[in-house]
Amino acid sequence: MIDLNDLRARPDAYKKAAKDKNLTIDIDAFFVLDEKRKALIPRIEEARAKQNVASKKIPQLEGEEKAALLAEMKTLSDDLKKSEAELKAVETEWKNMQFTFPSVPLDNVPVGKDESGNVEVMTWGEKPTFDFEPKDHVELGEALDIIDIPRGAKVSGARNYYLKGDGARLQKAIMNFTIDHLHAKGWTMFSPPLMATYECFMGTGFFPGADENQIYVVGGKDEKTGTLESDNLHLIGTSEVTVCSYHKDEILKQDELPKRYAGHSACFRREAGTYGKDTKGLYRVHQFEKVEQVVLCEANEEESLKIFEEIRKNAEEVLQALKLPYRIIDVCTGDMGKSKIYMQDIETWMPSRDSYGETHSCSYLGDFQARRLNIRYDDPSADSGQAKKFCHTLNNTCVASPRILIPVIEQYQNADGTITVPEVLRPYMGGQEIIGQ
RNA sequence: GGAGAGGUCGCAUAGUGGCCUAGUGCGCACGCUUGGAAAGCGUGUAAACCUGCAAGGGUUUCAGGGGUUCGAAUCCCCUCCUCUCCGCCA
Repeated sequence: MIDLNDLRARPDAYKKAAKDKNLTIDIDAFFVLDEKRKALIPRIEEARAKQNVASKKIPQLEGEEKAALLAEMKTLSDDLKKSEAELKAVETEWKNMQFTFPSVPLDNVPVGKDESGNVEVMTWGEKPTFDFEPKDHVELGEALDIIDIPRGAKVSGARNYYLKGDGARLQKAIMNFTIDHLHAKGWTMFSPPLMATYECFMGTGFFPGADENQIYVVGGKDEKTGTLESDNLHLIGTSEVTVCSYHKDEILKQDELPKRYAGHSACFRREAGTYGKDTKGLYRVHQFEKVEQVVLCEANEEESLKIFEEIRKNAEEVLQALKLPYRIIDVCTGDMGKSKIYMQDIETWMPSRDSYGETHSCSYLGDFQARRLNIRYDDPSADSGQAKKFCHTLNNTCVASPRILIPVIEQYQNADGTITVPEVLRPYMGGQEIIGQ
C-alpha cells in the first residue's frame, strides 16, 4: 500500500515507478475516483449529523410534530442509503486500485525491463576447478541414494523430490547451522504457521496480482456434497508472509525496534508458468525449506539501509562459512516487484549450470507492507499529530534448501563420487566428514 | 464432526431499541497533597477519515459483513474467532 498523500503530492513519481516496473495502471483514473469520493463523504456525513440530532429530538416529541419529523427523517434515511451505496461502489474500486499501485524505488536502483537490466555489484570466492570430470547434483545424489527425484514425482508429481539419509541430514545441518548463526546475533527464531489468510498475503504484498497463482490454496473435498471446498487459507511461499503478519494491527514501542525475526519453515510454490524452465534437479521445486530474515524497524531510510546491509551480510556469512563463491547483483526496476523499493539478489556459483544461480533475495519495502498490515510504532520524539508511524520492513533469505544443496554437493564432490561435508556443518552431522563411505 | 456459552475503550466488567456523547473498576499520564513516597483527591485517557491556516467542528468504529428501523452495542440473518462438554486424534 502506498501513502495517498504522497501519491497526490507527486503523481509523476508513481507514474514513472509504474512504467519502470512494467505495470499498467491508470493513476489519472484513480484521481477521478478520489475526487468523487471526497465529494460524497461530506454529503453523507452532513446527513448523518442531521440524523443524529433528530434521533435525540424524536423521543421528546409527540403527535403531529413527531410524525412530521419522522416523515422527514424517513426521506433523509432513504437518500442517505442511496448515497452510501454510491460511496461504497466508488470506495471499493478506489481501494482495489490502490492495491495495484507500486512503491517508488530508491534513486540508485537501476532502471531496466527485466533481469537483463540487473547489475553485478561484487563477487566473492574462487570458482572451483576439478581434476576429474565433475558430476551434477542429481547424478551424485542418486548414486549416493541421498536424493530421489523419480519417487518424488511418483508420489507428488513433477518438481517434487525426496531427500534421504545423509541428504536429509545435510539439509537439516545447513538449517541448524544457519539458525545458530542468527541466534548468536540475537535474532528471534520463529516456527510460524505454514498456512495464512488472504489478508496476510495481501498485507505482505503478494496479493492481489500475478503472484497469486504461485500460491497453493488449502482446500478439501466436502464429504457430504462431494464438491471441492476452500478453507480460505493459502500455503506460504515464504515465511515472510506469516512472520511479518505476526504484528498485524499492532502498535509497537519505538524502543523495541528493530525486530529481528528469523522464520524457519517449509515453503510451497506452484511455479505456474515455469513449465520447461529449470526442470532438472533441485533448482526449481514445489516445496523447500528456508530460514528467512524479517526485520521491522523505524521509518528511517538511512537506518533501514544499514539493516539492509546487515541482513545481506548475514546471508553472505553463511555462504562464506560454506566456502561457496557467490556474487551480488542490484536488481533493476523491471525485475523487483511492485512492493519493493530496493533489492539485491545473491547468486551462488553452481558448477553444473556453469553460472551463478539465485539463492537469496534481499528486499527493502519501506512502509509498503506495514501500511497494508497496519503495523505502526509510537514515536515519542515526533509531534503529537504524527506520533504513530508505519514501520519499515526488510527481508532476506538466510539460506534456502534444497537449492543451496546444488552448489554444496557439486562443489564438495570428490573423484570417487563421495561428498566431503563442509567443515562448519560437521558438528551438525555428528562429526561426519564424508557422505558416501 | 455434534451440543452449548461467549466476543463491549489497554485489561476486567455493566449495558435487551432513543436517558450510550458507551457507565464503573483497574491500569496509565498529568496535577494537588508530601521532607520523600504510598494512600487520597482532581483532571485526562483510542484510532481512522472529512473539513479548517489554526483553534475547532463533524463522521465512523461495541469481532466482521448484511438486514429491520426515523434511530441498533441492544432485534434478525451470514461469516470469523474464543471457551466448555462429547466424539476422533499426533
